[in-house]
Amino acid sequence: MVAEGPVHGYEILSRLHNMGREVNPGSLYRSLRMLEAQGLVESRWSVGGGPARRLYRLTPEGWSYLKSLKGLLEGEKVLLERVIKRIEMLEKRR
Amino acid sequence: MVAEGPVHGYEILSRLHNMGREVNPGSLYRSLRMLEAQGLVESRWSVGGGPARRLYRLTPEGWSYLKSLKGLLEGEKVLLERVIKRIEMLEKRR
DNA sequence: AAAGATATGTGCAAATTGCACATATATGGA
DNA sequence: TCCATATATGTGCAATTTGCACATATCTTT
Repeated sequence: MVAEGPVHGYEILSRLHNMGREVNPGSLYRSLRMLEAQGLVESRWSVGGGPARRLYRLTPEGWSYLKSLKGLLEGEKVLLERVIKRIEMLEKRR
Repeated sequence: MVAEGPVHGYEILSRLHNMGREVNPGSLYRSLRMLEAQGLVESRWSVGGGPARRLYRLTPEGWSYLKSLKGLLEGEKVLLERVIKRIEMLEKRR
């Protein structure tokens, strides 16, 4: 979501909520600050029209991390598929 | 692995090692005992020919849990695919 | 007899997570 | 005007989870 454009924590939270995924606010805000400390995202304050929001966007390092993350997720996907097939085999054989 | 037939912790550990996945022994042994406390697996001692091994197998409750787990993993797989596609879109658009 | 592989487990510190609360701004209604 | 509510970010602390180091025991090989 941060890669898609400037977003703030609360918006990420509500989007996740709309997707049926409940995330602990404290954990999310801390995660964003940790990503910032690692230099993967950067933030700026956006004031006016409600409480100030901290808008995040990806840094160049964040983009290269995202690329490596994609490879990692593809590996996980292959693993998941293997596990699912293994369960199917087991249920048939049982 | 427990569903595939009677196995003991150390064997699971070495199989995972051969698959390139390092798992902390203490964590694995504790996980197995926890699954047993939940009634999903059961164990018996196998003595003779080396140190005694605790052989695990699935209980009927374990089999129904495995079935529900399969559904859960399929959901995770769909989610993973969506995330991967989203990253691809972002990298093209960038 | 000693070393190493096999096998299971525990204690404790470190890391992570969840829950509850604190703070602040703007908006809408009584 | 005042109060409740939605928006928005964050912290402190307890509870949970994890990793690391060690303890224990058996059998095999040198």
